[in-house]
Amino acid sequence: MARELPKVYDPQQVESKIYKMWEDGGYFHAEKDESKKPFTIVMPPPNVTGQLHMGHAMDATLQDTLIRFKRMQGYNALWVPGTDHAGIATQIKVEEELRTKEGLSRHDLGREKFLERVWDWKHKYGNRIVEQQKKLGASCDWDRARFTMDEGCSKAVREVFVSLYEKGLIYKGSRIVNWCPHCVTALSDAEVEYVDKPGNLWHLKYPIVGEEGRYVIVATTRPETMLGDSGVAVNPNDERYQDIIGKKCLLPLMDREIPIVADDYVDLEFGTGCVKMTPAHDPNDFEVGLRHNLETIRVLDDNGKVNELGGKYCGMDRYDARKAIIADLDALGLLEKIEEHQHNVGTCYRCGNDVEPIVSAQWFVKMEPLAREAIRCVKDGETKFVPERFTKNYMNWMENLHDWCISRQLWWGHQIPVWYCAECGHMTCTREDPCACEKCGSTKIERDPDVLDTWFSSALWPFSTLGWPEKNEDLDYFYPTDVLVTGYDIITFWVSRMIVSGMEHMNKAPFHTVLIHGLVRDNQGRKMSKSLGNGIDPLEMIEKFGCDALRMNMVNSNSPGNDMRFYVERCEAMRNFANKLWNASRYVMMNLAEDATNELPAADKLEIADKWVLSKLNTLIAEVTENLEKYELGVAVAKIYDFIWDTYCDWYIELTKARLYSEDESRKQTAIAVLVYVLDQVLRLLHPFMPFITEEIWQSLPHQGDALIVADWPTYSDALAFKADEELMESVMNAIRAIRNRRSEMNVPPSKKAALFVLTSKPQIFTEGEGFIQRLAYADSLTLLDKEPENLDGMVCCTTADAKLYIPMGQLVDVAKELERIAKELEAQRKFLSGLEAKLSNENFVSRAPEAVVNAEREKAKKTRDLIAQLEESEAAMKKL
RNA sequence: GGGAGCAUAGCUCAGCUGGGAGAGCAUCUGCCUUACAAGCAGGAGGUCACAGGUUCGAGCCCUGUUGUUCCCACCA
Repeated sequence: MARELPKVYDPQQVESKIYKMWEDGGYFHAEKDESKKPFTIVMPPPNVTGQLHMGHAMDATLQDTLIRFKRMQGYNALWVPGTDHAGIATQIKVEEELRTKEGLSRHDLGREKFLERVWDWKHKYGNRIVEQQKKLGASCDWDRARFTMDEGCSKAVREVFVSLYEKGLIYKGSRIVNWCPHCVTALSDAEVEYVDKPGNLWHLKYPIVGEEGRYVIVATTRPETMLGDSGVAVNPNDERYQDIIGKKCLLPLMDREIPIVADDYVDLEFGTGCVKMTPAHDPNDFEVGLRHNLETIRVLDDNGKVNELGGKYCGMDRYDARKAIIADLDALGLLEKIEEHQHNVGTCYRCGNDVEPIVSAQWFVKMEPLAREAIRCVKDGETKFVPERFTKNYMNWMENLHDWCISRQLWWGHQIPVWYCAECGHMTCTREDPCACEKCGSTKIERDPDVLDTWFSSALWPFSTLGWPEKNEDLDYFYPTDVLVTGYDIITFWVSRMIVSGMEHMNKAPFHTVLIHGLVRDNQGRKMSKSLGNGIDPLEMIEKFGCDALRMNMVNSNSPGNDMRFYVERCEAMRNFANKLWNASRYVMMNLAEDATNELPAADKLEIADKWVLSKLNTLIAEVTENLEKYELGVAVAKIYDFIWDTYCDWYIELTKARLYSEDESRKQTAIAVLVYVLDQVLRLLHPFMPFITEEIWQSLPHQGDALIVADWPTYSDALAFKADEELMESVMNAIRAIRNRRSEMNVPPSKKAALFVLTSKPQIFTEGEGFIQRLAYADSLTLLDKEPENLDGMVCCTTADAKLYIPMGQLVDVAKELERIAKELEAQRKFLSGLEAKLSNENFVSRAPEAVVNAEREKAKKTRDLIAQLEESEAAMKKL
């Protein structure tokens, strides 16, 4: 009995139903099972209060595709999801809401109350991104969902901090850090983005003490820092300044005498060769200052305003101070000149404001000893990047690491587990909160108010999510994980630090493969961003075209590591593909018997078209599997797409129609059985990419097992490789194409049928294929000839390498035109043949090229010679008319 | 200043270990052929940036050039 499906595929109706079916079936959940090999992916945790964007869609699609593939292959596939507390990002959002709705700052509330608000916010919005990921079809084990600030993860953070502190790898120190005056916190090097901005180079004159009328001229891009100058440096080899080394100059506006020192750091060539030294506000100056005992005078406060050490400029914002200082210097005649100067300005990656280098007491992780193993494990190939070129990126970063500034002057995050003793000054750093100073026993201890960099906890993600530091079976079984999928933009932030932590705390790299993808850009190649308003909402695309279409768009025509532009039209094309598949399935189901199975019929029942499609499918299975193993998802899916649309729909389905509409029940059943079998197999191949539609169709087909999501991945079978039949079928197809081509050129509509006469060296394929040849070549009869027809008048002749096909077209035939066409074709074929022959008569080619290649060329040459012979015969016959 | 990517049809991009250049969209010509007009059949459109080299053979490997994008780097 025929089963009916709607004519157009409606993803809305299918997706939520199917997703629920999977969740209820528990297919996403993985438990330790020694009988299976684990395959684990940990999801890069999105910001807990974030909104789904195209980057997530890309990320999730790739991961889900891999997980589904492996699950079907029989692995115990585990995809661990979770969310990140995203320190600055989240705190800023809550502060903003607090300010706009209640006119309060976080300080008005106080730490405890404010944190309650953030938790409220987290509970309110934390689930949003999870729900959105479900819409992408993500087959995560939601039972294992983690949050970087949940109890377990916090415990991991504490353990890591304390153990690194005990090893001396975490220390507190006063150093120049990147400071964001807007976010009012220190940042790590990785959190600073350098932007090329036009600026000025101000040349300032500092009078030399005791040398009336003589000045040193220093150049600076940040004149306001001069308030904190404590010296001027020149190169020791600079002949111009030998006589003033050791002398002092008078710092204008501040009336402070500062020494002139000699230091190699100064470049003879640049500017005037004199550099003002501001140890509190420049990392280089800080170093020079240490060498020459220069005073460190910090003149900017945490908000970027001049502090009380800045004299009359106290209280002014850094940029206002800059203007005022320039004006004042100018008035004093101490402004030599202003040059325009392009330079790299560090900006905060969160808020975009200029970062201020400021000396400050912060916590650091000593990276050099930790980096060693992380470098080695990538160098030795224990962890591989795909594509490989990102290895260089990683190495470059790892080999030039500065210590990692991990303290943030925020409230939202893991508070640093260090207590200061008011009595003896000792720092207590322990796994359990202490009641007293571990050194002097005083109870007057106070906890460090700062929190840790968000990435400190993300760095532990691959094992903290599996229960570490507790010992447990899951950790042993699922760690190390297998593949990490992420964008190239966070290799430094995240990937490198996970590898470092994995090596340090687990003694094993957290994953063997890092699959890197690019950014999703808009259709003009620009980054999608809120400020540009050019972002495209993945949810909107899902609503419009279906999740499967969006996923296909992400994977198709894209190669690892490269950016892609997002085209709505492409989503539409993928939606069309879904509909194509849907309708092909409809066709199959309409012809399905009630008791149909998805078993292959007996081999002796298979006809040429069946063997052809099965053989093609067999090849497809082998190739797609290999591509997926090599993470070539785009290549894999393109092959499946072509197979479904071209091989299966445009050819195979059409080939079966003659049989399906015939009375021969046995041939009919064979065709249907093959149709079902191939569809079933190809649905499996496509499922990781388009999970919803494939599951929906599969459920309506005869099947074993409960769901496609856990069905077996197809495997290549020698028994289904029909090389010879494939070739025969190609012969027929060539004949059909030739006829279609000729008819089209002559503008004959399909409805106008004509007789077909065939003269061929392979008559068996035309008898075997008679049914479908007539159908596909618009013939109303097919007659095999044993010799050239007597009368060629009004005949069109289509020529292939092994057949000549005659179609009586009467008036439509123009002999002169036919001759011209044949001549043209002959010329092209002869040219092609002479190229082949030249190659084959080249001794070097024959002896050096692989045998298979030479044979293939010989075969081609033979076919071409055959074709030329056929064409010449036709030409001669035509000329007689 | 280092490092990397990209340059292929009008547009956006694939092209796996070198063996007669591909897709989607757009375009042109026919078709409502009982799965699908979100479709079918057919066509047009390419010195694979440029110059060398290796090879029997190069879009693919090597060198250089040009254009372009990105990452890293404390030149005031």
